[in-house]
Amino acid sequence: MKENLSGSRPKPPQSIDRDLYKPAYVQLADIVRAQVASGELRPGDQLPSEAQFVARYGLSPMTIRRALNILVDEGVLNARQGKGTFVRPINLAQATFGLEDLRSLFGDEAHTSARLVEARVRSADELTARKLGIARGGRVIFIRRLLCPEGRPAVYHREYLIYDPTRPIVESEMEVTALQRLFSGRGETVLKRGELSIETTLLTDEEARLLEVKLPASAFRIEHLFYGFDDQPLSWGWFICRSDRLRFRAHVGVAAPEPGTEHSR
Amino acid sequence: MKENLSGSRPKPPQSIDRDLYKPAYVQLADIVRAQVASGELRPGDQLPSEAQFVARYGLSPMTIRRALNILVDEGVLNARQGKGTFVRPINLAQATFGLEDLRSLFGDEAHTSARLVEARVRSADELTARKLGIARGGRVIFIRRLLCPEGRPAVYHREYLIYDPTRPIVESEMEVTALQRLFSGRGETVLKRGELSIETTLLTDEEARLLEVKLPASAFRIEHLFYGFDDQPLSWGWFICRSDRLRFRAHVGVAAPEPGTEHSR
DNA sequence: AAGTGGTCTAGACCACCTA
DNA sequence: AGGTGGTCTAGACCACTTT
Repeated sequence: MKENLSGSRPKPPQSIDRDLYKPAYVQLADIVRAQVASGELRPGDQLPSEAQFVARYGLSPMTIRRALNILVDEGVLNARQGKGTFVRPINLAQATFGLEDLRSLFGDEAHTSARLVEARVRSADELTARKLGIARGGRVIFIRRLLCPEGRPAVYHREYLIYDPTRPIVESEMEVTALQRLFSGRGETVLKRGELSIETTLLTDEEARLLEVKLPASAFRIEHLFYGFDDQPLSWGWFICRSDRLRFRAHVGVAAPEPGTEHSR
Repeated sequence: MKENLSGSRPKPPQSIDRDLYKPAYVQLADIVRAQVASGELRPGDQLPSEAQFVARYGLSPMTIRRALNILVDEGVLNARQGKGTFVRPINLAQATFGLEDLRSLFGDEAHTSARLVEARVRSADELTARKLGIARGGRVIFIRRLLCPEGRPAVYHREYLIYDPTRPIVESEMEVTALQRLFSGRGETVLKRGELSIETTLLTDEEARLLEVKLPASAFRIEHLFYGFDDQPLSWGWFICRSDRLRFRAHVGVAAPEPGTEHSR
């Protein structure tokens, strides 16, 4: 298997196509990335110097650097001033996991229904008060929702919002669309920043009933704490996610370049 | 509280210090990022055009663009050709979680001991064979380790390695240092790329015993599949991580700029 | 047409490393 | 001293959007 790559060709420099509307720096980054993916360049190998790249591809130094910088940002290369540019070994610590899966779970409003389990004003208990930076017993809006992509429950959301009559915007928070906006990035005007953390949890009786799971069962617990523009907490809560409907994925190293796949940037 | 910021000052342009050895583009990126963090610039706001930045800061267009590009990459800004550059609303989908915590759990060799629970050659069962792309019954090296930062068990690792007598390197895999190398990125020469996924799991009796946890208990299950330079699987396995020793964290939006903190890049 | 961001040039100068 | 990457310039030209 796999005899189409004769190991030691004299190196086909594979030049830049200036007509193609794909920026030269992207083309060059793709070329070098593919060389790493194919194994032509291996961890520890030193790349040609910028000057050599300039000569070989007929591009200006800035364009060369831009291409290589992309790969440095991606973690593929490692540039050290005065020494050279090298191929980085893979590193588990550089793996990053995103929330795309969670987004797709209820990002498309068409296939996801949501049930409001509860929404009322109550007074904050010890923990809630501490998280939101208010006095114990202060009034908060308590919301519980069940998110059901394709009709089957997958995520149970529990949230405490600062109750402030002068800020009527919070009412819109009760709608599920507020969550979808958070994921699609459209027009969030109240929240400046947020902190997220993922843990695992054993489902409680109620959670298992709502999520239609048999006990005992484990699940993700994604806690969130959102701050307003005054840097005061506005919202605290967590998502309980069935592990069989959600998974976090990441790659390390350069994945095989799929034919149809385009690189962004 | 918080009266030191009078809402509508005539804008202190806060210029670039050319003597400071901090690149101009970093300084400018920091300035704009701080404006977003402070709320001076809000989601949806349009930034000055590049030409205006050039005039205001006395930098060349390329330098301006470089600074703004950093913030675009960070997800802080949003540049659209022909329209302008805008402050992006926060977006949950852009949150990314890293493995730094896991790394620190056993990245520093000093405080982490490891116990080899088992290491032997056996024949692959159905699932293992499928994952590793070999025939069922093929020979694999089976390794089980217990990682104990500060003497207390936190992670249980179970791994299946292709057994290939022609490739004696795998023996070194049995040492715990092989794992630490994976995290520190030093000199991994066998593995080209890997795929990771995180799920939750209920601990089995044996896992609970090894990790010294009372049942029932939930935990993270981080599965890994590593490929060699021939793009064939080399190693498959998973980490079982006590949830109370490991947590995944992420931020969205621009976090408050801590005084001592330096931004990389 | 005028304004915006996007790409690219052909250098210059600097900081760092090795010899 | 000579090589390496890192920063920066002062423009040019292009593509897209709006008026």
